[in-house]
Amino acid sequence: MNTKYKDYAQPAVAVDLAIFTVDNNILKAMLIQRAEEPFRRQWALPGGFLLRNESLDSAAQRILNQKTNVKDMYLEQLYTFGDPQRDPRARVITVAYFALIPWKHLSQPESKKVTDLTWASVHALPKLAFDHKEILNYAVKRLRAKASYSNIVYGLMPKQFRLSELQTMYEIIINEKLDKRNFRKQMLATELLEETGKKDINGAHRPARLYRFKKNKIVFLD
Amino acid sequence: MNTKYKDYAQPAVAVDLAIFTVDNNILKAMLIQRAEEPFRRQWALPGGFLLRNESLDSAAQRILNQKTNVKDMYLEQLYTFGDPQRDPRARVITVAYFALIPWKHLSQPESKKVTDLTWASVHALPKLAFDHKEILNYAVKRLRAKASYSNIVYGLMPKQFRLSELQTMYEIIINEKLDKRNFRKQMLATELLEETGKKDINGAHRPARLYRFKKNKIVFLD
DNA sequence: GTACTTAGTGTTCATTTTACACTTAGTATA
DNA sequence: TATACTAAGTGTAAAATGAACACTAAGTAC
Repeated sequence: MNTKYKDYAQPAVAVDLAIFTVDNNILKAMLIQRAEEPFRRQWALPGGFLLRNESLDSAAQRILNQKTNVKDMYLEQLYTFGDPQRDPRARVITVAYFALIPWKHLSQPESKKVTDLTWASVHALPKLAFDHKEILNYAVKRLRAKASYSNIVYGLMPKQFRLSELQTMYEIIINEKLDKRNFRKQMLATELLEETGKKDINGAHRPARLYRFKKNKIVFLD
Repeated sequence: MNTKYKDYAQPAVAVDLAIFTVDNNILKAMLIQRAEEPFRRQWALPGGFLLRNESLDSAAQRILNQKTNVKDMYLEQLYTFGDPQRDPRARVITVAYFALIPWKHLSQPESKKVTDLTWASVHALPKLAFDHKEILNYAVKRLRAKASYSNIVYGLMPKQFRLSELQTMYEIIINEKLDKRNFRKQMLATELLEETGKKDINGAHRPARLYRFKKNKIVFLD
């Protein structure tokens, strides 16, 4: 190592999260209003700096726990953004993660108290701080892609659900209408679901069987 | 930012590369023998530290240029590894990339001079420094996956090639035999190839048409 | 009890994928 | 120069998959 040390970047390392949920049939991402400069009062992805003796995954999990009270959500590393100019203060590289949370699992009262946290439709995002719009768009792309070759949407579903709710979830993510009969055939053929035995008696119509995922784990379909 | 600054990690940021080629029908990765501690004289992935004012992509490209004389090779970010214990010296997080190089494009004379560089079969790897075996295995996995839903193998092919050579390349990457007629039908149906008009007259048999990729760019198949 | 709503179910047709074997065009050599 | 050898190049039928499509079932509301 005979390169001059001064040539090495001494970046801070941040972890930023694209946390998704589906509320009211709209795919939304969690945004935090910044309290400090730079980008004071602008919306940004939840994030923070990596701590000593903390792995990247742990940092992502820690930030997630700070903002939600949900356990066992889907979380995966997305991409690392390291443009030298991405933070006006100093050199910061950020390891982006994306997470999925079922809307029902979020404690609504808590998120109502805070005004610096919002869930914004990914189709109508405000101006975002840093390169966070790029990160978020990349996360949406990844989510869409994975929805089409895995069961990743389990991360957005409540513990039990009607098949029609699952279909709607898929339609929201991949952004196209699906055929009811084909969808049911295909989903049941994956063997990833099981009936809970319970029925959802809600509304003036035939009750629906409730299903759950056998395993809360991503599975790739062939 | 009222967290104590001492709590923040001040990691060095490295960029490590899994550089693949196929030589003698074997998928190989470039390894460098370390000259210094830690892991002195052990094999490791080529890599280096991120410089000031250098993006992650640029750093990867720079390291690639140091080790090869090839331009325009396929390069993509793979994953970021940040276990606090992954480097015994200090906290180092590494952004891993993977690259593809056609064997023919490598300048053989140069790589013969150096003894601290080798191309090792990914099926018979020596002990590797740090967590580089994990990184390399992850890269192989990614390459396999992408080969099945994109034209990524273009990055391993010479400028022009016989269809049978392309088929062999696919077989090496995805590690299974393919049907000649079906393979040809499917490849030509993608419209990603074009005939060069030339023929490969080599060997005691019918000459083969030579093809090339219309674009040196990854394309995802449906 | 009639209207309304969503749940739940099969079949046909089109498309895609798979399996499979012989002819072609050159070189080597007897 | 005829024969053997090698890899190149080609089509079809069967099977599996995917896409399109409409009615009955089981509850609630009025």
